[in-house]
Amino acid sequence: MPRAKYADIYRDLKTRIETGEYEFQELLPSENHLIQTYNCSRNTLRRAVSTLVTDGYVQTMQGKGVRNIYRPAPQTTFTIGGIESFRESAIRNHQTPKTRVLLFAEITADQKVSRRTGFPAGAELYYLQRLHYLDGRPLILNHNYFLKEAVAGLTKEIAEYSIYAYLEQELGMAIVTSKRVMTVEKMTQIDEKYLELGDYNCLAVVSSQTYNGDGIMFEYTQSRHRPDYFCFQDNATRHV
Amino acid sequence: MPRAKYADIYRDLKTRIETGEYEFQELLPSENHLIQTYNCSRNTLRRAVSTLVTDGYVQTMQGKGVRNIYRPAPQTTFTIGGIESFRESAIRNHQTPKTRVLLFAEITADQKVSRRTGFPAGAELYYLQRLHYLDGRPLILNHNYFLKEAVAGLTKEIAEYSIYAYLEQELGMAIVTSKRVMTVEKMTQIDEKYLELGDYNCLAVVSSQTYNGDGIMFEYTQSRHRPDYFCFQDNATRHV
DNA sequence: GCCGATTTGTCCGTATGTATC
DNA sequence: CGATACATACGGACAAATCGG
Repeated sequence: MPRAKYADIYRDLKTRIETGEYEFQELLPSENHLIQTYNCSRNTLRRAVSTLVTDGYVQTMQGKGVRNIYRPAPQTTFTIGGIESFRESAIRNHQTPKTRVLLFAEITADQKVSRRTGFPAGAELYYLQRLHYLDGRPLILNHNYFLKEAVAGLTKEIAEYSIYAYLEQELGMAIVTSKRVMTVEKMTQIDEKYLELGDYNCLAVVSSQTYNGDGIMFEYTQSRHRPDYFCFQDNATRHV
Repeated sequence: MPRAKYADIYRDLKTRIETGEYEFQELLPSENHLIQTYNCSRNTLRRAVSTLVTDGYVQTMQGKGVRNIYRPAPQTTFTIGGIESFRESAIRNHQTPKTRVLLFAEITADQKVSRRTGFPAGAELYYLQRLHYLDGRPLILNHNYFLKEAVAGLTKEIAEYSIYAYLEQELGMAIVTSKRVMTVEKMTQIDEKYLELGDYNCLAVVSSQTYNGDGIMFEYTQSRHRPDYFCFQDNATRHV
């Protein structure tokens, strides 16, 4: 399946912006101009541009034009808005990932687990504890809960490499939406044991519920991040 | 100016979902059905639905339908993805906001300020320190930098109520995009003095650059949150 | 396994409104 | 006022995925 046209245009404009073809605050060519460059319809171009808007690359102004508001990230950011596996984040930042599986268990969700994860009570789950290293430093302690029927065949070996790669490439699963909540929590004994927290006594916690292409929630994960390496990017637009 | 049609449809569907008209995991009526109910074109309806997708309310599935994946938030969340003033957040959660202005100064950005905030060196700025209370508890310590030429007439009195309300309602400014970075930082002396941190030794920090309708960055703010009341929601979609 | 009906995804062309200059 | 630019809305065509007979 060839990639969609609007996605091609989006990618092309995005790389042009990232490589500095347009100055910060400069106006992009007008819609009509871009329609001719890409030989596409107005709707198709507008879809590409509107994706750039939600990604925080440009800002449209009625009657004026489209302004470039992209600035390169000042520091290497570990996580950005978007669903990205640990491996993918690491590679994007040119760092070496490693994952150690501390626990690989099969459990049945009781009331307590159900309340915490959002899985129905009685659901058959894999429960994993994984420690993620970046360039040799332990940075993230993950508590993963996977719906067993949705991720059949998961093994400890897969969990040591990349679960997402397995789900997408082997099982052909489409991963679509993830609802996340960020909080700051006091460290626990297990945090203290595995993460090198120094004199921090708390850490950044990202709890996420992830849905597959069938709209089924198949994963609940609590990621406990060492605070000095935690950086989470986000882009918000105001719609009243 | 009457509200756009797609926005009306979006709101109607959203409240129907929120009020439980559709079960969690239930399919919504098909596009064709909804087109007839709302008496609109296919594009208009699809725009409304796609907004629901990015907001994490529903999930579309080609060939199958549109699935409701909305669940009411388990706890009162202080901040969600989207630009919201402190007052607005408080009112949404049925809590009483109060703001105390600790500092109101006019400064010129030097190199150091420029690097931190993203304003050009030499820019004329307002610099404010504000303490936000919720139901009497001090929760957030804000360091605000506003571009003076964009927020003319700002006073301490306005800053004690709501700066955003002033900008939007008095100055007619449109607030559009905000780029945010979330980190966890060690507490400083001023944090310790004003926020009741208990035995936490660090806090959640949200740094944001906000752009107005002209695509001009007019605000840089660093919000330092007391960790036990900090909760940040986010919704992510995977697009390869 | 095939076929047709249903449902969402992509793309196009056009008309009209609104804001800016 | 007219020209330019983005915003909204409509309708139609075809593709791709799913499901039931």
